[in-house]
Amino acid sequence: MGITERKEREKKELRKLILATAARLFLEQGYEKTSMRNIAEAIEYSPTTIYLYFKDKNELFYALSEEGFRKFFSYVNNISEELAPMDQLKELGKVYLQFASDHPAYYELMFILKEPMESEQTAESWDLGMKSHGVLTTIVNQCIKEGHFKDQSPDVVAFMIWSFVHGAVSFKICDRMKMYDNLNHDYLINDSLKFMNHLLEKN
Amino acid sequence: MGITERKEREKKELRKLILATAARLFLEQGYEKTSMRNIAEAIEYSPTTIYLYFKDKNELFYALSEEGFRKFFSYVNNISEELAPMDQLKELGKVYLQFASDHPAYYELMFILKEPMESEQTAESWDLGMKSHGVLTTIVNQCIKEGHFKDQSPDVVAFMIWSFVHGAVSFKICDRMKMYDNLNHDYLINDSLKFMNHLLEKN
DNA sequence: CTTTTTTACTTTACACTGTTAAGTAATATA
DNA sequence: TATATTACTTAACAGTGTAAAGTAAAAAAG
Repeated sequence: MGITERKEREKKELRKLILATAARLFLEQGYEKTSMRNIAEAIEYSPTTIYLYFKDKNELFYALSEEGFRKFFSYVNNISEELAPMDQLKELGKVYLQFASDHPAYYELMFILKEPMESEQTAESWDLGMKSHGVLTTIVNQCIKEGHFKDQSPDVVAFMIWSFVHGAVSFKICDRMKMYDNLNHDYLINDSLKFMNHLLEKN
Repeated sequence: MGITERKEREKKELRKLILATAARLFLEQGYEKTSMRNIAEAIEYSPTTIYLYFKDKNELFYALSEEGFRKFFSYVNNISEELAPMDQLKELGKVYLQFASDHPAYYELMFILKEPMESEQTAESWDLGMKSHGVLTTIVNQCIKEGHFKDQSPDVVAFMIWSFVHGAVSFKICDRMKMYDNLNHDYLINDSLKFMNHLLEKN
């Protein structure tokens, strides 16, 4: 039965088209300012068609967030385990900034936007988020085993590092770096990561 | 002319009432989910009356953000200059977390929400923001003069510290700390600040 | 005092939003 | 050929921010 298969393929493609278009519009104008009608117009379908593929606007958000977490995990998860723990940690910081720089819209959906978060995340997002964070805590634990971060709880160390990179990235994404008008923002972020690495290395 | 004075007083009071009610509702339900009609209903005036006092919803946002920056500066600006620079820095971190904990809604308006930021901030907000940040850079510079943070640019050091506290606070406000389910979130934040202080002290 | 103007507010209205329910045309099944 | 399903659209509802027009009371002007 090739016809039903083709139809299913077409349905999947429309779903993907909706998702891709939503992602693009969310990136360009933000979540709140993108309306279902905007998305519908862009894909040349009626607004309510989207509701045949996604329960509501929130579910679009969650689907995209999940896609983001998948991408994120693929960034975080291919750090070579052959590196020394501290080098892995450095690499993780670099990769985190890289992800945020490559996919600011996804980053915003995943870690900043608060609006549609009233209901809980999808199971898969949660799982991927936990696994990504697991990579950080594993590396931190290895660093501790090697004598770093003496007398510190791994959770505290991990949270501190994560807070820093998240804060730096958030400032940029939320457009709150105008204070550093004359400075190149990307250099500032990279140099602050270097400084952080420098602090961590000596401990 | 006592009557015109009373009227002016009453106008100012209504303005304040609008602002206070908006602040309360933004805190309770968030900026986007609070409608002008909600605010109007709460103060028992017609929705359009608000527009006689504020140009639009954005201006309400900016007025509140400005109020936030005033509060914020009062937190940041009464750090004793008699303390050693590194102790001032510690105090600043503490005070930053305290502000975010005392006024999460203001914090969100000031540093996280992106939505109504298309037009520029008010001059006063900007000025207070710069002055607050000036406090940080001044302290960092003093630390450097005392031999800390060798070979580091004060901007980079300041940005790194600010990124960290902002990141920690953002996670909490944006409700992204579910990963640390079993841990007390406030302790985690405080301990991570202690760890940061520990790292900075040794440098 | 009476008439005009100003003040402070309300009512109405418009174009938008997310979303549900009902309708429709093409296709697949009986 | 008749019925049922699929995939979509149209119409509609209650909500949004906000501009324009209307109104009743107070103030100013004559």
